[in-house]
Amino acid sequence: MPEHLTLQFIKFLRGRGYLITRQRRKIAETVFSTPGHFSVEDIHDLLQRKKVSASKPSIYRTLNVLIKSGLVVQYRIGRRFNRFIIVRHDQHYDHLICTKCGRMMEFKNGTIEEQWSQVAKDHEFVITNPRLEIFGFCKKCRVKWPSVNQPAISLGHP
Amino acid sequence: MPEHLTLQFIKFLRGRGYLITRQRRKIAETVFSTPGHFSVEDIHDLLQRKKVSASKPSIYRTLNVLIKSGLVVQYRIGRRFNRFIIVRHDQHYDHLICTKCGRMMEFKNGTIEEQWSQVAKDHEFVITNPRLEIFGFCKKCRVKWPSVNQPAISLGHP
DNA sequence: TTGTGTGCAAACGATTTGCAGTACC
DNA sequence: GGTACTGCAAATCGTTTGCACACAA
Repeated sequence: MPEHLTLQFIKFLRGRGYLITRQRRKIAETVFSTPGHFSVEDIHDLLQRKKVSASKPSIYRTLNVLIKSGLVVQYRIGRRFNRFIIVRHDQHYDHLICTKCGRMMEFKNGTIEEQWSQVAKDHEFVITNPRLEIFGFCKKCRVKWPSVNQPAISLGHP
Repeated sequence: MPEHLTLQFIKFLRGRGYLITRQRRKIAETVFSTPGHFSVEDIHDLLQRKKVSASKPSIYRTLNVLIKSGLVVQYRIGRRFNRFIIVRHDQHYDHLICTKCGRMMEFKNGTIEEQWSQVAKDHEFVITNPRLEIFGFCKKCRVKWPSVNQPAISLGHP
């Protein structure tokens, strides 16, 4: 399954005239074998643990290409909470994302999807990645943040 | 209306033991008389044009307090696209947000709201900022950016 | 008077870039 | 062989912080 996605990426590279380098292959393999979400730092650490060299700039550059390929999506939760996740083409899920601990929970809701498509159509708007993210505090983190009206984010986020 | 919000902010400051300084008042006045979304840079420029001194650190610090007060919400679209908007307490709207030009369009959809409340309830999740944001490309920008993949839809996005 | 807020300059940290060397095709 | 990619170091840029001074209460 991870190999499948790596191959899809290689195919994308080939199709767009990108070179298929050792680093790109290794970075993609690492990304696609990571469950859940990951950061640039995560990938860098995982590669080092595997004794594979790939510099941070290369990881950034490759992640950009991965995003262009549509296989990976980027999320920003607060200032220092930059995460990436793998897009699943077979069936996509929507997410509840905790802005405190970064936990993601999946769900699916057809009614919402129908509604948002209609709204976008009405406004001649192109939704780039049809995926719903609901930000807030998960079960574990809500205890510490009792005031529900507190906005999801603050300058100088925890 | 802007004065009304500034007063509400002053009241908040007083209630929480914050000092009511010239800068905080001026920054709040500027923020609340800005239609649509704005950046730290915008506020800084507007104040300079009015010959009012307020340093950037002060603007950042005051925006933090404004966010704490719940009168302003922060959005991040990409790395260098940090925007703030005023929360309207009377009636809230959802937004279509263009990730290219930053344009925001308002809409309202009761069905979606009912659905997401239910989803959150099912997962014991606290939505911090009940507001739906759909990211994508607006009418003007869709031509130039036909296939870029970005996180698209969020509820209470940071 | 007392302590919080301000402004400056410097620090910070994630991300980006210039450039010389490397490696893919 | 030629061009795109890598890695290093340095630059970037928005944001934060330390500190001396100013000012609201």
